[in-house]
Amino acid sequence: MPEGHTIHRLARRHARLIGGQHVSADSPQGRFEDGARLLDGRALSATDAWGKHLFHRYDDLWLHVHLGLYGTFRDGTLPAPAPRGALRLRLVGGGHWLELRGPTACEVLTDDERGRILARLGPDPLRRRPDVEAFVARVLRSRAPIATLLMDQSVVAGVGNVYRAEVLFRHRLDPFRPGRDHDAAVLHALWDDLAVLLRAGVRAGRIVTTLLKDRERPSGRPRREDAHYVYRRTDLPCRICGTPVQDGEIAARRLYWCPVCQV
DNA sequence: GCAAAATGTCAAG
DNA sequence: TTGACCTTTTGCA
Repeated sequence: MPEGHTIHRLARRHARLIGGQHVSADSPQGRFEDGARLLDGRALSATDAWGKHLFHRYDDLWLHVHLGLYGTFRDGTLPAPAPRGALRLRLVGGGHWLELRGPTACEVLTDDERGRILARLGPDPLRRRPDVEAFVARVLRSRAPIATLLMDQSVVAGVGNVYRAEVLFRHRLDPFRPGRDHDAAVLHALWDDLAVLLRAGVRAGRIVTTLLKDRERPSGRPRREDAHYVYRRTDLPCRICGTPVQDGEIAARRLYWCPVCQV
């Protein structure tokens, strides 16, 4: 379930579980054998996340992981389970094991190579002092639909399909309106809300964007299907106006919105 | 048993 | 804009 919140959560978790420890690394699946050999025996000195990119620091090397659409990490306390399925990377240290399966990227990088990845990324609302003005300026310069811009990792890093749909709904914004047709104040509010939602996601370990009063069951933990306003709610009534939620395709990704609230 | 879907990205045309 | 790729889970035969 990898949008930015997942990656930042993993960075913190990995630091807690194996930070400062010498690790043993292997690649039962074989597709990361060389990389695992490079890391094996080194100590994890730091972890870091920028958008959907996760980094582990081992001496002068970086492990770079991008989960893509299907990648997952699991972890636990020793003993580690027997390898099953396509296990790209296993790390063991500090009494814990980590398993990585299905990532788009799993590679060992130098400082320079890592720098080149970061240079492609826009500000990340989850980082300490993100360049909000850079985000606003990029959007105001672009004719592309706001929905497209929010998924562009060079505009804002860490937002994926769920946060995109939900934040646009929360601000009642038409997904198809060009970036440059927005007020700067609206874009600042959008950014602030993304920061709030992503932080909540890091804390909870899942994405919940609905206000209590807008859930079917206003009290208690939200049920899975109450967590969103529009994402994957095609044809269900909009929580605000009751109009069926609409979906469509934009840049090969599904987009969900309320045609009445978002104008 | 197989197809489809899933919170993503890149490169080719 | 399309297809390829990474892997697991779910749903339907």
